[in-house]
Amino acid sequence: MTTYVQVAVNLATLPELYDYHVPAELEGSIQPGSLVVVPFGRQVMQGVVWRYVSTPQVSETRPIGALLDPQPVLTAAQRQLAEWLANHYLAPLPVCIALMIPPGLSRQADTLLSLRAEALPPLETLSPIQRRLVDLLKDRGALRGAQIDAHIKGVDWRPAARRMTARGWLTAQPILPAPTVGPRRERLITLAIPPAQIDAHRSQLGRAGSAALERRLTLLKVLASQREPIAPAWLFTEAGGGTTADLKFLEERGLIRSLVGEVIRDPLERMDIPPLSEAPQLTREQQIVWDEVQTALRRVQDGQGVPPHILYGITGSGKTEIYLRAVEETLKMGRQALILVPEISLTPQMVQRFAARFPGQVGVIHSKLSQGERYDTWRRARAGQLPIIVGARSALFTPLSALGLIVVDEFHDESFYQDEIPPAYHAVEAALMLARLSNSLILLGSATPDVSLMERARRSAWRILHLPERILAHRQAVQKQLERLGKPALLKTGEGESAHLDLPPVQVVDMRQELKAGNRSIFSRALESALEEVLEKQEQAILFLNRRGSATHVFCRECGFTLRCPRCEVPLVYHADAAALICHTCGYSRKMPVTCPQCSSRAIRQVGLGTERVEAEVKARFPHARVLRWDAETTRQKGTHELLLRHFSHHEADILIGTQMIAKGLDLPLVTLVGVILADIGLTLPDYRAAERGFQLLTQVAGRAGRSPLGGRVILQTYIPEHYAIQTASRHDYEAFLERELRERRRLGYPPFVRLARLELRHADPAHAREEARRMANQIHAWIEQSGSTIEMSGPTPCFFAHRAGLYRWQIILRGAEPGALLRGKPLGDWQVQIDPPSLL
DNA sequence: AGCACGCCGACT
DNA sequence: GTCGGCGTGCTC
Repeated sequence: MTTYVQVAVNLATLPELYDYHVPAELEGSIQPGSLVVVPFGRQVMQGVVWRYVSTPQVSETRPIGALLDPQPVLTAAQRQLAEWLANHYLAPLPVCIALMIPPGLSRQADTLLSLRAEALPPLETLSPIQRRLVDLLKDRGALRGAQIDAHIKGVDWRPAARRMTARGWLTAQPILPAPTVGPRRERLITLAIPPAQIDAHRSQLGRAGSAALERRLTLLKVLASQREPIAPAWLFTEAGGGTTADLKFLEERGLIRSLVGEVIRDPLERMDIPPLSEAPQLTREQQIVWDEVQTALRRVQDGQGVPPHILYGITGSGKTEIYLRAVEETLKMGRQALILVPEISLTPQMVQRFAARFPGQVGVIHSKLSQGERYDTWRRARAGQLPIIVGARSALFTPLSALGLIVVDEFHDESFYQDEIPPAYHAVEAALMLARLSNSLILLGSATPDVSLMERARRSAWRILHLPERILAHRQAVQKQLERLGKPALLKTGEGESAHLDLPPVQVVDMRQELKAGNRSIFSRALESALEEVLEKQEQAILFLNRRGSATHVFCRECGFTLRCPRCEVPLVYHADAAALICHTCGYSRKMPVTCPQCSSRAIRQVGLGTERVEAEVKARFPHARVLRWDAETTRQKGTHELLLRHFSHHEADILIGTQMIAKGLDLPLVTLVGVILADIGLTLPDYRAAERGFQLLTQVAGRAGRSPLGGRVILQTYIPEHYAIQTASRHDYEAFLERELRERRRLGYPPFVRLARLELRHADPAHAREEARRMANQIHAWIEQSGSTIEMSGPTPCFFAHRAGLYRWQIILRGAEPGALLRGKPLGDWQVQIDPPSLL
């Protein structure tokens, strides 16, 4: 009997599954989740087998062409998750599947074009496009469509190629390019004789007393000390010398053997893993929380469903230790754990802690990995060799067949929302769904839990666990570091291993008063004297600058003209080191002009704040201070995050100046002062989550101070000291913020009291964009009328960043109980849809 | 995506 | 008539 299957064909726009039959030679090796090759039209495509069907929807089915991987590439839970993503976020299924297959393995169909020179008519009779194609193919030989695209840009050459093929001037061969990743194989060397016999062969190794003899002997001894075959490069490194000629020499005499083996590409190899540390004792609060988590895990193991658990704990309250124990317990149950963290390249400490506690069992996944590293980690996870995966957003899609625990750390972080490349999805929502589908416990941890999710947690009876106290973390480690830095024995004696720390006092400085008092500097008098004090005591300070919307723009003091990006209209930012003006949205850059382009005055100056300006002011005021700047510019290169961090934590600088990225996960005992240059930036943006974002950021930044027995304090400079986000953040009062914010959201009709969907259109032609926006708004209006829905539409309006990278942006907002449902299955053209968008800018 | 179909205006 | 430049519909 023939087996029929439905296949999700890897083509972004295909909305449905297609039926195929399994040919006799593949019978038994094809199953749901298999990565296969299928014929599709006259093309060859990649696809994933979705499910068995007894009767196909069409009378004539075609056979599956080949199996690309003997193991399924998706687990059962992942297939369900992909369907949920497609349905919930209105994205085609193949696009959701692509999230789960390592880049390089997932391929799309293409056509190979080659010239039939003998059939070509005289060149001068060809059209310009045909001429270009002929020239290119003559020059380069047969090319794939993707390769031709790279050479002939901005012209649709395909219709011309089709006509030429029809006339027999070209041949077109449909192909499926092979994966660009695969296992890496290398020559490995191993000893071919028992180690004890090495000395007996000594005389064979070369002329007595020669350097070659000693070198070859060392090579053999190093090999004797290895448990497994090793790569020649490693061998030479370990032996402190050696050549391939030596290896040939030894192999010819039967002393060593070389074989080809797979080498695993592991990003953790590059990382400094601290020695295994013992689990610290839990504080009383941690113990209470841990008991609950442990109970939940046991219920998971018994097959009972458990609700999501929110772990609300201030910075430094010991959430990570709870995660570590939960992972340990999960592994004991024979199941696997997934740890999601925001922007993993900024938080190497998190990875280090997991890798140190569970050596050899942790895999890391994030966007900066090479394709090979990613592919190997993915394969090892699938094979059950890596029971713990730590990673950013995309790690959620690692194939783990016995998942038991999902942790999302700092789950309020916006990097969990993907909206730049489709599908637009929220990794926290997807994680909640995956936990349900795989019967896993999900732990959501944060010091400033997402307001909407917190309200949902209350309504749906999720567990909310609280860690209210800050622990003097790693007491001995901190003490050691302080001693090394010349700040001995400040710990009070007689306290338990885990003494508590108070949160640092926060002083709110009203910059309007500073101005009135005649202080025109970017530093208030309070911040300036605090900096002075820190430098005097040889401690450290962090100066935080919220970059968003605060860029240093350049304007003419004479006529008021501001230099803007010609493509985005946003003010250009001055960069002192390059003496250039750069657009921070699209990257456009130009030289700093000497005179005003409008009135030719020479009074053209940069104003406002950038990290460079802060750095310059600090240097002017404190010429002896050692200043370190940490922002997107200084950390372009891979690995410099760790470098800068190490530099600062070893007290090789006194003051660290930085943007958002310094707000995260740093443990710096010598930092006793955090200054926020301007706290209100961002709070005034026209967005429903502006206050929440501001509160989260200020709370995080404030948490950077006073993490050691040296104490610490925070100074927030602001022009709107009365704003509730600033007020509550300065009191470290999350609950008060939550209540106030929920009141505001209810009053204004925003999530969680209503759900949002956002449609966005980008187009180079402003008139076309406006017209199309109006047309779509009318269309949506008609859909609402037709369905009798209570969904409300606002717009069309230009987006807040209305002109970006040369494209005009318009948006339409829908609100209601389930606004996405209205759009499901509707033709949306070039519009991109965001469900539950975290920002409306 | 690729390819068919149909339609249009521009050019030989 | 032929070419390119669209939109539309289809692929198991």
